Parts: sequence; structure tokens; C-alpha cells
Amino acid sequence: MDKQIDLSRTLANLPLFQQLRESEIANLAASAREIRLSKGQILFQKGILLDGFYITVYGQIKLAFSSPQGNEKVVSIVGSGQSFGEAVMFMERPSPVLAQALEDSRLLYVAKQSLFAAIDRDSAFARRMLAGLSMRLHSLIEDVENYSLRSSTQRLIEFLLQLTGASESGSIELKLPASKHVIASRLNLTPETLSRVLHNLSECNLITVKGRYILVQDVARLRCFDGLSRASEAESD
Amino acid sequence: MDKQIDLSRTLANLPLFQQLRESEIANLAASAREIRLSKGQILFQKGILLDGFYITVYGQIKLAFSSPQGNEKVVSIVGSGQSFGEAVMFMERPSPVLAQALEDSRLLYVAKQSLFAAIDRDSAFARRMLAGLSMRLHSLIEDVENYSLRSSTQRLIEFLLQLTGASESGSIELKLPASKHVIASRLNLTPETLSRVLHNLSECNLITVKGRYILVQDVARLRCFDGLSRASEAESD
DNA sequence: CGGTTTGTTGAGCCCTATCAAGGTAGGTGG
DNA sequence: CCACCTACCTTGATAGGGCTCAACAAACCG
Repeated sequence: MDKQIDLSRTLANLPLFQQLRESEIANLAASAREIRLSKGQILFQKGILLDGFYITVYGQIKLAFSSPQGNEKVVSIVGSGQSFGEAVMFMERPSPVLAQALEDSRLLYVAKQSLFAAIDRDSAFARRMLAGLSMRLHSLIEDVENYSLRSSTQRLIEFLLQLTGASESGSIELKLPASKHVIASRLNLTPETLSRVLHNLSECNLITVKGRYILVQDVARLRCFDGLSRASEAESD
Repeated sequence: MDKQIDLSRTLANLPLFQQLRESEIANLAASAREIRLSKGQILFQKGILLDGFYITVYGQIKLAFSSPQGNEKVVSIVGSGQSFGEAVMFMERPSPVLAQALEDSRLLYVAKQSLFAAIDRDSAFARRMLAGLSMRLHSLIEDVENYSLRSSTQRLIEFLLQLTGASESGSIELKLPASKHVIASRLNLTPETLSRVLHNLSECNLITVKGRYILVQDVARLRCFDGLSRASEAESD
């Protein structure tokens, strides 16, 4: 009972559902299932069919391809309040990615039918789902753009800038959202290359790396850096 | 008048709208605009806001990034019956890509408001839009997978196999849907590399290239080929 | 403190881009 | 019918960015 109320409140706070009526929320909550994962646990494998979608309440889920040869490529790191699996659910096709918890996490599972019911009753909700998927598509396109026509350094800079949020300039400290191994994969780099690029940016006095914490000296300067100057003039000290 | 009827019929035949009632179709047709493009003409630039979306009746539209340095990367080649721009419309954000006609084309433009009206009145239609966007997302993810963990040869093979359709084995002749320059960009290759890869596959007796026509000798064998054998043992014939 | 995971550094190589010349085909005008 | 032009493609030589392999360092953890 308390659990039900708790679920409703959790759902109501999620971006996707914020404008729903209480009765709608109650409907969704009634069919939503709570899922707890411990770090490293796999939620679903590549190839599975989904009969609903997931919402991350807290924790972190990684979505990745896994090729037969064992190498893995992280597509997305899903954090609190974000949902995933809708596309696979709507398509009724095998999932192209696996989902694995990067840390202990709590999820909600919403069944397809109750989502469809919500769509049927509230077309504004349908529009919001459409907008949500569109955003997802947009960021994937940006990923493709990054992979195709930017260098390793540019990709990392882009990534760091996104972590800094909207700040235009000045210095800012940020924490990498996952291990460097995972970040590297997300950026389509080997861990070795990521390490070298970080090192290189350090030598150019653009950032200071301390474990998972990175101090960006000057956001504006980092944004302008194109990776051309190879810290060559750093010998004069 | 005749034009209106023609529009309705065209709309009704499109995958997206096939299950709509006639009255709905009429509503959409009333607000749809017809657009004719000649080869090379640009429909919209990167950065534009869309107040509707487009459907290709016939012809071919290319969606591509354009970087300031002038190099261009083709994201998608849109053919007859396919739509594009929905995501940009829903997001109300600048388009990340430009759209340009690869050949003389005829399009329909459907305004946002009439689409929203259709969604409001028919939730099954909303679901179909959601499924459509999901498919788009899915194929983008496949692209990312291709770019990230496959070699140039593997990407080309994948591309050719998609063109062959569902055929499991045997030989089949197919026509490249665009110039090799465009195909190369679509596969994230330079034209030079594409040419070399095609040549290499020819030498392995997997395909025969004749201009834009490609004869796949054996679909099954092409599917298995991993690019490892470098036509080195082709001397013993 | 050992053991394990995580990250760094170095050497060498391979794939693919780049630069630079040729070909080839289709269209046009003499 | 030929010469020419332009767009498209091919071929060759070269170089560089990022990967691979291997060893080491550092941090985390029981």
C-alpha cells in the first residue's frame, strides 16, 4: 500500500509524466513494477523482446552492443529520471543492445498495455512520448556526427563540455559519470587513447585530471581548442 | 480540385497513413502542400526549424551534416514513401542536418498542427507514429554499431546485403541507389576507399561491379566474408 | 598487506585518409 | 563522326591517427 503511494510519487516526478493527471499516474503505478539491480547485474541481453519499458529512479544503467568477439561498445549511459527501452517496445523487435547496471540501481518497469492506455486517454501524453523519442533520435544523430567527423580529442572535449552543462566560460570541476573504461567506449576510443588524450589536454593546461575528477580551467578555451597544438611549446618551463 | 483528390490518394497509400479513415486523410490532405524539387536543389539547411514534416512521393532526398570545413557526411538517403523531419518538428530545435534532392523529386509537406489534430483524434495513429520513430531510432543505432565496430569492408557488405533484401542465398543483381560518392559518405568512407573495397571484393569473386550495377555472386558467401582473406590465394586459377 | 581492478605509458603497426594523376563515359557542338 | 568537356570513378604513393600488445603503476578493498 505504502509502496503503491511511493510508486505514484516517484512516477509523478519523472520528466515524462509530470503533466499527467493523478488518476493517470495511479493507473500507471498500479501496473508498474519495481526492480532493484546490484552493480554489474544484467537487466536484459541483446536480442530480447521487451513488453514494456524502464525508468531509472536512481543508479546508472549502461546500454551497449556486444559483438560475438567479446568487444563491447557503450551506446548510452542512462541516469536517474531517464527512461529507456521504449523504442524496442514500440518496434516489437529484438533489442540491439544489452542493459547492465553500472551501480546499484532502482528501476521502474511500465508494461506496454498500461502505457498504451495512457496514450489512448491523453493525446498530450502521446505528444510528449513523441517528443521524448525525437530527443533521443536527435542525440543519436549528434553521436553519429561525432563519430564520423571528429577526432578523438574533439570527441572528448565535446563530452566534457556536455558535462559542464550550460556554463559559458570560467573554470568548473566535474566528475566523470563512470569509469574511464566505460567513458572510452562511449566515445568510441580505447582506454589507452582516452588516457593519452586526457594527458595531452593536461599538458596544454586546459584541464587537470585527478582520478575521476576533472578541473576544466576555462570552458571557453576548451571549447575553442581543436587539438592541433600538441603541447609542443610546453618545454619552456 | 483534382489535385486535392490526388493528394488524398497519395497520402492514403503511404505506409504511415494506410490505416487512417478517409475523413482523417481528407483533413491531412487539406493542409498538405506539394513540393517539387529538381536534382541538387536544397530543401532546407542545417539549423532550420521545421513546422511540419515531409513525405517523399517519388525521387530521392539526402540528409547530411555539413561541417564548416566543407566536408559533408550523408546520414540517410530517403526514398519514395518515406518521411523525414518528424523528429526535428517534435523537438522544436534546429535541424542537425540539411536536406537536398539527389534527383528530381516530389514531396508532401504536412503541417504540425494538422498532424497533431490527427494524433488527438486517433490514438492508433499516435502509436504508429511512435513505432515509426522507433524504427528510425533502431536503424540509427545499427548505423552507430556499424561505424564503431566494423571495418570498411564489413560496412560495405552490410550495405549490399540490405540492398539484396531478404534473399538468403544465391546470386542477385542490384543497383546502387546513388552515386558512389554519396554511398561512400553514407558508409563513412572516402570514395577512394569505397572503390578499393569494391575492387577487393571483386577479386575475391564475391561480386562483379559494372558501373552502378553490382552482381552479388552468392549472398550467403558474401554474408560470411569477413575481409580477412585479401584475395591472395586468387592466383591459383 | 597481498590481490584485484583500474588506469598509464611505450613501441610498433595497420587501416584508412589524403594528395595527386590518370581513366572512362556520356553529352555537346562542330 | 570526331574532338572536347565535364562528372564520375579508379589507381598509386604516402602518412598519420588511433589500435594492439605488453608492461608497469596506482588505487581500491578485504
